[in-house]
Amino acid sequence: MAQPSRARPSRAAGHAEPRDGEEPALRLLHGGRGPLRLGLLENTLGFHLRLAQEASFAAFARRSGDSGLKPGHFAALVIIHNNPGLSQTALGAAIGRDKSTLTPKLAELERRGLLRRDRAHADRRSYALTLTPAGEAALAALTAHAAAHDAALDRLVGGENRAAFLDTLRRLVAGLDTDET
Amino acid sequence: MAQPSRARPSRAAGHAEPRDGEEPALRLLHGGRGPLRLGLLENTLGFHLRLAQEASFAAFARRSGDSGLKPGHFAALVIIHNNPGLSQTALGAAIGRDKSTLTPKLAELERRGLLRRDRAHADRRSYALTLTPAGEAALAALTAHAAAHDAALDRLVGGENRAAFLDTLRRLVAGLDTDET
DNA sequence: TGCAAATAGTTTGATCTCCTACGATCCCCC
DNA sequence: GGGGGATCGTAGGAGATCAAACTATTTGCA
Repeated sequence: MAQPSRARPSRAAGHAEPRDGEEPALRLLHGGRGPLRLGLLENTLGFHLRLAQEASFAAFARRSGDSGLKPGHFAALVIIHNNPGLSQTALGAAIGRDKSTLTPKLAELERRGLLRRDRAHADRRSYALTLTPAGEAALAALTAHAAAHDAALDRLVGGENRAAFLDTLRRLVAGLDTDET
Repeated sequence: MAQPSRARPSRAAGHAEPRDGEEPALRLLHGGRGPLRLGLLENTLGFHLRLAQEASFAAFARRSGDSGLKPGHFAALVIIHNNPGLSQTALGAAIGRDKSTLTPKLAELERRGLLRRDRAHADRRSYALTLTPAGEAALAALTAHAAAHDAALDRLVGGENRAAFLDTLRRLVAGLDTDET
């Protein structure tokens, strides 16, 4: 997947003289150098949600990168482990990826011997996905990275806020998924 | 910037009653909307953070889609508006996108007459970015969509939790940026 | 002053993702 | 039984993103 290599918001442009006054000082961005003015984005949930997710993703990628498996693979392995025999379409729905996106990924995991794709007896159009022992082992390795990663997130979120934060994320997913206003 | 039309976030948000050991019922995980067991992911911050961000992105894209400009364009316009004269590299750092990603996007915005790229007098390698009147107008239109979008997010988050939620996101961005552990 | 290193922006290549189209298969209902 | 329509997995096209390589320019240091 995407790779880290940070380049976080921060840094200034050589010039950037604010012009017509808007928000007060509203700069931000930690660490030194000249901060940019984020304007409206400064207080926008969506923008910060995106930055946080990308930072989390990059951090996990750094952590699990050496295992040769990426964040997306981890989610797939977990779901297959917990729902042996499921179809590719069901897996895609669970992890939020189109079935056509999974085709090459699953083919590669199969090639590497981490999972099996058996034609489902009940429905010969679909495959029944299951992890091989090697797949279970890979999952275990990734699980250790995932645990460390989430522990890092927990530290940043703060133990007492964790439940509320997670609940808020769930509400966003549930609320934005269907409706639209 | 952001991604393209990445429309469907796809449900997910399982629930899967904990239920003890195993014996996964795995009945009709396939065709049926039967919820899958998310296992470890069920309680993982990173996974839900990703789902929430994708849902938010998709919702904003739906909202502003008709304007012909995408979420990423909005962020770029806001930053340029608030920091006229900044360089492409500085813009990329602010919105979390590589400079090479911005090249075609900015070229298109320029072609559409929304911004100007003037060679910087002080450093002729870089461009000084500024919005044209048309760019300001486009920004105003997108701002309305953004406001509605964030209002929707606010409703889901809950007014009393908003500040804490935003603060948590900021801590994640700041903490994961440099942190390695 | 002069040249090496650093930096801005572009180009190219590799991923990842979605959507649409398509063949194979299943399912409902006449 | 037999079809029409829905669904599964795959293939191909389009867009977004990053990293590395490359050019032009600036800066640092001897």
